[in-house]
Amino acid sequence: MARPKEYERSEVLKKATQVFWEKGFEGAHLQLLVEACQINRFSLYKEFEGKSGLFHACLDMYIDESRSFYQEKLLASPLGINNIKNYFNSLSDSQNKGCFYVNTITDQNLIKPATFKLVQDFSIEIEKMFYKCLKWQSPSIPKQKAHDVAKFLVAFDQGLAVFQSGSKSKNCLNAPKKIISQILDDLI
Amino acid sequence: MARPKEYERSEVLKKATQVFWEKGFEGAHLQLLVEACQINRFSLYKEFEGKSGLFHACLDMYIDESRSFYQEKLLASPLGINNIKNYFNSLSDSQNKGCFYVNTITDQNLIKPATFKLVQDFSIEIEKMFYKCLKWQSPSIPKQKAHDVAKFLVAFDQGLAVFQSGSKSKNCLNAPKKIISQILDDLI
DNA sequence: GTTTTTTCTGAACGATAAGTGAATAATAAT
DNA sequence: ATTATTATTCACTTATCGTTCAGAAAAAAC
Repeated sequence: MARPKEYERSEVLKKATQVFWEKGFEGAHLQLLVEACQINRFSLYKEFEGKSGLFHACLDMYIDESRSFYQEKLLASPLGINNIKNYFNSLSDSQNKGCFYVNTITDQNLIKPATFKLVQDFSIEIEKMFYKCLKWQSPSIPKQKAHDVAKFLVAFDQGLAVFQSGSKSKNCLNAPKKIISQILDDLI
Repeated sequence: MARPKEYERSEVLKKATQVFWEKGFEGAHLQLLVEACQINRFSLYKEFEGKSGLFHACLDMYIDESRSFYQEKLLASPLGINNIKNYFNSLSDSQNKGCFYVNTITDQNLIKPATFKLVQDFSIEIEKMFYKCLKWQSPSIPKQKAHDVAKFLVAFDQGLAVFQSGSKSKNCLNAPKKIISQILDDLI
């Protein structure tokens, strides 16, 4: 009964995410977004309720996809430290662009609190996955110790994203990946 | 012979840095900067040649101060791993605001290449300080290994800044600090 | 083909962005 | 006190920001 949409929501989100990822929240001007998404301003507003809403939707989708990746690596059977090693080894540094969810942490003062909460909660999810692997590997490990190591790994994981993004060289992740692998062997 | 300035350059830089630190390059609107610095727009332009110039000057000063801190901790005599432990232990998480130079990495697409180069070069400086400590501690360590560990530590260091900034809790650095200390004991 | 419903188009909105210029004010040298 | 020099004031420009609206266009229902 009505005119069909000429855009696909998930496609728009994908393309908008690239812009936000590259430019940050403030740097992603509406003009850029409209051009990149091949959607007109008005439709963008109807669909996402403005720039903040679009950003929130992009981050939400990105985190969903990212969560799947973390789960695939870290929650694979059997659990254990090997999963953690596999996760870090699977990180690619072909493009030095970092990670959208990590970048968003530095944008926290520019976005809606509810949007920032997405990344805070996601960080905690990742921490719990690390914890599971550690606790499975050595059930006798004190809980406190496992929590501390899990937090350490989250910090390191976020560091990799920034380090990659700031590095001049391709393959910049090789060195830290090698070291964390060795550390994990010795840690427990 | 001329009217004296009513502002002090270093004071303006200090205050502007706070705004850039909090809001990022695009988020730090000129109006905010003018108000925070208690300097008028025109003088700001004469002194710093616009927003980009001001940002560059802020980052330059921040890195200078930051370098002093790193040097004080990491290049203290005698060198060695204890210096690295001391450095990480000296990090405070009283305010969850991260690190200006690390934040700037995620702003790389918004700023002048020459400005971004400041942070890239600084990262390498820090890496070299870590390397010195490692090589001093165990001269027999293969160079490649020491370089890899140094890169690992830089990534972790940058990760701490982001992790702190994204964390909900005060004292969020305690856990990763404890673990890195233990790791450094076992590493070499 | 007419009606109904929704999307798309293009221009416009007010607000504010970064950057500038002409007049004024304040100091030091003479 | 006069002059030369530089800083400050503040309104202004030009451009662009995010946002919105009225009208044209496109499909489905009848």
